[in-house]
Amino acid sequence: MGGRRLSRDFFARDTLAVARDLLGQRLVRLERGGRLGGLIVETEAYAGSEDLGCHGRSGRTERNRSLWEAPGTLYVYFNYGMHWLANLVTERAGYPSAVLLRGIRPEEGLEVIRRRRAGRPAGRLTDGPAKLCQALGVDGRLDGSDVCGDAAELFVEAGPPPRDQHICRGPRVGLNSVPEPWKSVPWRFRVEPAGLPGEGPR
DNA sequence: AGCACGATTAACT
DNA sequence: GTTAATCGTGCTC
Repeated sequence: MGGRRLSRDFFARDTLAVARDLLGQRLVRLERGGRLGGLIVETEAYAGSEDLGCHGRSGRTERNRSLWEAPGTLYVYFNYGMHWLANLVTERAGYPSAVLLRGIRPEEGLEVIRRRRAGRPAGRLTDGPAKLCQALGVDGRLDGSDVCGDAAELFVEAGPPPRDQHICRGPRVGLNSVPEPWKSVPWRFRVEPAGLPGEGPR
């Protein structure tokens, strides 16, 4: 089991291209040898210190240091006092850019995922950046880890690429106090349910 | 040492 | 559509 892992070269590209191309790829979390995960269906690009929506805007701090690491580094941070959010670092070391993982369609480890998201309906298991972290057991312990390394506990495998026709773009979410144009640039990417093989529309 | 804020979610009306 | 929950971080005093 397990397909081809995405290499560091995949992440060492323009952040918007990585955000777009991550759609349809398979996010995998290894836990005690077991696999949890699913196909990536929503992402957002955060591109460098000039992007005033990006955590890299005000320089390097203890919290965001992973954002400056090599492409393929995992940047996980805590938000709103209760949620973990996971990003994949892009471009090059020393340049603060990453793609926020905002949604997956669960495929593996459904029993664990359902348990961690107990009480939520089937379509609401991993349809948000904090929800997917909770479902996959991702928290600050994984911050700074390398998704391209042999020992990675979280990584990305090649999955079925969606057609352009099934991809929507729009403004990033939750940047209420960010100035224009950064607040409105269409750097959020999402696949329509019909755009991936399997279950079909939901 | 104190404080305002946030790349969210779930439960409301 | 609105709002409370909740707390680490980073900035100000």
